[in-house]
This record gives sequence, structure tokens and C-alpha cells, in this order.
Amino acid sequence: MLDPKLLRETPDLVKASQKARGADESMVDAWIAADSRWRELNAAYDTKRAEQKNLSKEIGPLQGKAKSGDESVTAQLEELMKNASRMADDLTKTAEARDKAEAEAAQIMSGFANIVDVVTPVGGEEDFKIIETVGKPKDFKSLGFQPKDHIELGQILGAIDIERGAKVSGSRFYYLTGPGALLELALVRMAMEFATKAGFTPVLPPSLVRPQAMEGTGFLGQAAVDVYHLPADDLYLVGTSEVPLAAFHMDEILEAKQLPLRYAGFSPCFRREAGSHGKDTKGIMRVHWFDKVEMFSFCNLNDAAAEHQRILELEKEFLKALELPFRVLDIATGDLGSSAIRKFDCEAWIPSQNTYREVTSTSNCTTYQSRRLRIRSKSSESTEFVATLNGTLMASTRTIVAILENHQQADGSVVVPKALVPYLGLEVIKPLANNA
RNA sequence: GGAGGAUUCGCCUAGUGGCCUAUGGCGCUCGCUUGGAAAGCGAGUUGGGGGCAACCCCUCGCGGGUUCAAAUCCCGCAUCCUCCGCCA
Repeated sequence: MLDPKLLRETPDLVKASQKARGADESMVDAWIAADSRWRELNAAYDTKRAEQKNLSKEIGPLQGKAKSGDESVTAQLEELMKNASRMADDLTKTAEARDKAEAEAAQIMSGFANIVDVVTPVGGEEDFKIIETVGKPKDFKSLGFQPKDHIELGQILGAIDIERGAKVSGSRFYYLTGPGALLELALVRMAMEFATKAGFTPVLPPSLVRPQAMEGTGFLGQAAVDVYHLPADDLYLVGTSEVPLAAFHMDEILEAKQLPLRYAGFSPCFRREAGSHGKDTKGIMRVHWFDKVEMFSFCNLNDAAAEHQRILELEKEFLKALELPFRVLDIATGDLGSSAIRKFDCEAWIPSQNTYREVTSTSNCTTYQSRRLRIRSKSSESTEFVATLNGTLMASTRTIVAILENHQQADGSVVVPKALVPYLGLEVIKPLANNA
């Protein structure tokens, strides 16, 4: 949700943002019309309500007199009751009109995406800016072998079972087995410790949430088709622990002194992947379920940009620790989620695809989510909506793909990055003995 | 799944249709007092919306309803507690 003041006072700013996103600019004027109608009706209601209250207050004492046998007030009382009755009808009608205008304004409001940052590159999916490139993809040719893809490596190592995933659950499902299962657990443990050292509180959040949590984080807008819904219970499966982490402080007023509050959530992530038919159909690059360690910060709006950089630095540091070559992108306006004003993606090199693929993503959502979730902070001076930021630390499937493919050797074995060795207890993942 | 009970300001609590424009205590903040502190005394202390302002309106778990008038009566829902059943 946007700040209504922004729309009332600087509509051109909102229009410019809508334009940069390729969204509808006319919503701005439509909202302003609905809002001014609401304000008018609201003021009218308030005035009438005040009158009604005064009228009602006169009735009580008179009724007391009438009850004690004083018949001189009966006529006056009747007159008052008649007026009050009429007033109540009028009030109901005004309230209905007011509520209608309010609902209309709210409807339009919920369609606004956050105001893009002025520094965000303008354009669509392809218009990202490459901020930096870290590490260098391995030259497998000079090493004398053709790199295998993660599907083949997964088979050789007994780490990933895609066929049985499909048998049991359908396409885009998989089993992690043996060293694959242990690899994920090691990565999770490493990520959690890493995040804890960086000041994030480890959290295991629920991965089923109520509509208001989903709604509040902005996932029931354009992204709604990608969300699993359980109609029997009206619960949603989260696509990221960003949802339960953001909603953690829903309807709360935090002490300004406590900020920033940082959490690292580990949860499964469920995505319907509607509309991505034909993309990444093989392997585990794009799946309906994966596990992820996600960083989430609540901070002052003024500190949000710095916190965003901080989260990005942590993501980079983690990828460096895994010895993965990657690049950092500044995502363009048209490719931002509705909550974000700016987004950085880290893309790791995937040898089998000869390209960089997204492994982490961090967004600055300023007060867009906190307004919807009613999360504020209170200092002695004021009560304000907090800024929220999120960033992937470790998405298991894609991280596993990157590790297997980048660190593979000619025989299919995989060298475990040094930083991960203590968590995995292995220096090399070796092919299964019975595998040719 | 079944049966009861609860939900009022940070915490505890009063409140069975109009005098609730919500008690009282604790805590907290400020002031007086003091060399300084404690005690004592006094004031303040839920959020939100509209209005240039004076001020007005909303907010007693949430949503409806009854009524001229609802913290209070009625209906639905949520959460928590107790007991029974089931269960990792």
C-alpha cells in the first residue's frame, strides 16, 4: 500500500512510477476522485453522528422523568424520538455511501505497486544493469573435459532423484538423496550460522499462512496464480518465508530503539510456476517446492537503502564462500515485484547452460508491506511505518545445482568448497560405486 | 472432534442499555520537592481518520445485527485457557 498523502499531494510522482513499471497511470486520478468523495462523505457522517449523539443524550433524562410519572414531558419526548429516528435513518444512508466510496478507493489503492527508486534502471526484464562480476567461470576445456549438467551429476552421485520425484508428485518435483540430502542440510546449517553472526535471529516459521499474511506481503496481486491455496482451510502455502517473517510483527507497534530487527527464516517454498511451461523443464532449476534460508529486516525508512546494501553484501559474501562465480544485477523497473522499489539479483554461473542464473534476490520494500500489515515503530517523537527488506541467503536447489556443476571433476566427483567442508564432513562427493 | 470459560489502555482490573466523554492500581514520562535520591504531591500515558483551525469522528478481540442510544443485548468468527477424545 502506498502512503495516501503521496497520492493526494504528489500525484505526478506516482504517475511517473506507474509509467516506469509499465502500469496504468489513470489509476491515480481514479483514486483521487474516489478519495475526495470518501472524505466528503466521511465529514458529513461525522457531523451527523455528533448531532445524533447529542440528541440521544437528551432522551435519557426525559425518559427517567416520564417513568417516574411526570406526564408533562411525554410530548417533548415523542418529538425527540421522532427526530432521532429520522436522524438514525439518515445516518445509515450516509454511512452506506461513505463505505462504498471507501471500498472503491481501497480497491484502486490495492492495485498500486510501490514507487520505484529513482536510481532503478528503467525498462523491462532485459534492461537490468550489471553492477559487478565476481570470480571467473572455470575453463573446463582447458581442464580437458566437458562439464556435465546437474541432472547427470545428481544421478552419478546418487544425490538427486528426479524420476521418482515425478512418479510420486509430478513434474518439477524431486528427491534429494544421500549426499544431496546431506548437502542441503550442510548448506542450511552454514547459512543459518552465517546469518546469526551477521545479527539475524534464526527462525523456523510456519509455511502455511492465512490470507491476510499473503495479502499483506503483496503476493495475492499479480503473483496470485503462482500461489498454492488450500480451499478447505483457506490457507496458503508460502512461496518464501518472506511471508511469515514479514507477518511476524503484523499489527504491532515496535519500539523504535529496537530497530533494526533482523530475522533469518528457513522454510520450504511452494510455487505453482503457472505460466512457466517449457522453461527449465529438466532438472531442479525450477521446481514446485524447494527450501530456502531468507533474510528479513525491519528498519527505519531512512536506513532502508543502507540495509539493502548490507543484505546484498551478505549474499555476495556467502556465494564467495561457496567459491561460485557470479554477477550482480540491478533489476529494471518493469521486472520488480509490486512491493519493491529496487531489487538486486545475484546470478551464479551455470556451466551446463553456459550462462548466469539467479540464485539470490534482495528487495527494498520501504513501507509498502508494513502499511498493509500495520507494522509501525514508536519513538518519543512519532509513530511511523517501518521499512521491510528481504533477501535470499541460500535457496537450496539452485545453490546445489551451482555447486555440483561448478565444482565437478572429470570423473563426476564434486569438490566441496572449503567453507562448507566442516558442515558436510566431506571434502569430495564421490560417484556411487555401482555407477558406470 | 466434543464440553465449558475467557478476551477492556504496556500489565492487572472496575464496568448487566443513557450519569462510560471507560474506573482504579502497577509501570513509565515530566514537573514540584531535594545537595542528590527515595518517599510524597501534581500532571501526562491506546491507536487511527478528517479539518487551515476551533474541534469532530472512530477504536472495549474481529465482523454483523437489535436500538433514538451498545463495552453492556443477539448472531457469526478468531485467539487463548481447562477438561474429554485422538495423535507425531
